Formats: sequence, C-alpha cells, structure tokens
Amino acid sequence: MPRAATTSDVFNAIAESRRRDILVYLASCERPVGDIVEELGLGQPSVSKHLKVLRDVGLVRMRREARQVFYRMNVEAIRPVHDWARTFERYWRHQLMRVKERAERKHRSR
Amino acid sequence: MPRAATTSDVFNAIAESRRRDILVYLASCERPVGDIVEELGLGQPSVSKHLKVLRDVGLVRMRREARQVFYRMNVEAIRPVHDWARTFERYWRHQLMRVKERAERKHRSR
DNA sequence: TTGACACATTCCGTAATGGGAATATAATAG
DNA sequence: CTATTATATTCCCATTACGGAATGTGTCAA
Repeated sequence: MPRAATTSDVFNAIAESRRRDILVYLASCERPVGDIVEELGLGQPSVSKHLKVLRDVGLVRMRREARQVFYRMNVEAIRPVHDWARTFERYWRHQLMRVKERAERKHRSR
Repeated sequence: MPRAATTSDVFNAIAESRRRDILVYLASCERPVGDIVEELGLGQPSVSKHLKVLRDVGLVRMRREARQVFYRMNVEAIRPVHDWARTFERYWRHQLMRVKERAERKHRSR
C-alpha cells in the first residue's frame, strides 16, 4: 500500500509546504489565482494543481468573476488539525513539569 | 521535484494516519514496540518503520530496557502544527460572524 | 470571428511511499 | 556458546506526487 493520496484528508493536503503557504495567504482575504502565483513564485499550473487539492479536501472555495477565479479559505476545514494537535496540549503541562523537576533535582544535588 | 520525504518535517510525518494513531497511543505513557503492534494490528516491521519516521522528526524518543525498546512521545514537537493551525483561529470568528449575518439577513427577508 | 487573457488539465520523468516477507541485530536465558 | 525473544533493516513493487512544458477551456473585447 503506497502513500495515501494528498486528497484523502486534510492532513495529507497540508503536508506540502506550498499548500500551507497558500492557505496562510488566503486566510485574510480572497485572491485571484494570478496573485497567488506571484506571491509564491511558482508556475501557474502548479498553483492550479495545489488549489485543486485544497478544494478537494474542502480547505478552499472558489468564485468566478469575469475571467478571474477568486479563491478563499474555508477556515472551518482546518479544525480537524487544530483539534488533533490540541489533544496533546494537556500533556505539555506534564512534560514541562517533568523537565522542571529534573532541573530542580539537579540543582539540589550540586 | 517529487513529493517531500515523510521525514522532511512534522507535517509530512503526521500525514499518515497510522502515525497519528501511534502518537495518540504514546501521548499518555511510554510503551514497548510490541504493545504498539498489538494496539494497531499492524505488522511489526511496519510499526518499526513508522517509529523511525517519527523519531527522525523528533516526535518520539526511545529508551532501551533489556530486550524491549520503550517509545514515548515528545509532545513539544507537535507545537509547529498546533501553532500553524492556531494562526487561523482568529479567522474562525470572522467566518462564523459572516455565516450568522447571512442567516439573519435571510431571516429578515422572510 | 478572431484574439487575448486567466486559469485548468494532461503528459512526462524522477523520486519516494507503505506493507509484507525475509533477514539482521541486540539482549538475555540456559 | 546456543536458543530465544524483541526490534530493526532490507528487498520488492504497485502507486502516487511534484514541477515544467504543452495544451485545453472559458470569458470578454473588438
């Protein structure tokens, strides 16, 4: 079984750093494809293909206006990532506490 | 330029769902490889390889004890993902607000 | 209609994947 | 030393990805 498709879920889609860049760029406001091409310094076909991946997993939406196509981020779709990462938040505390304790023991033993 | 290696960064490493499962399993406490194999119902070699990927990006650490190798999660390493996802948090508000406004306009126009 | 513009899709080559089987390595027991 | 247990590594392979070049599609202007 080879690697999962980039379009199989949000986690695979955001594995590519260019796509993460695109999302950050689109977070604040919608943009036509040409702007994204210019911003990323990538070829237009590449950008279009990245956008298709992002569309397939619901991370962006598009809107046609005249000859341009405007893309915007669908911020909701990031939630699975956010939630998953957050499940570890409660363990940070523990880990930091352990580090702190170790440091204190070291300090006392001097 | 083909796809980035799974070991190139944390985002690529967690693209695989099995590896996410492993991390969740290791978050609460350290475990020997055998336990992970049993938990995931995957082949032992596969698990070992997944663990190597996770080690390469610093998401897990290992400790040898007799014949067993115990793995534990390094929760700190998840931070890039958490932080990146959180950059969009402030936009949720806006998006939810827009949805709400649209609903209200619809309501009024009835 | 023709041309131009903005974007999408297809084709190509290179490189890496994850699983299973087989094999190698490390550590302990006897 | 030998056998056994617990992991790691290697080999194999079908599959997919990315970027660039070329080409297709859709919209508007003249």
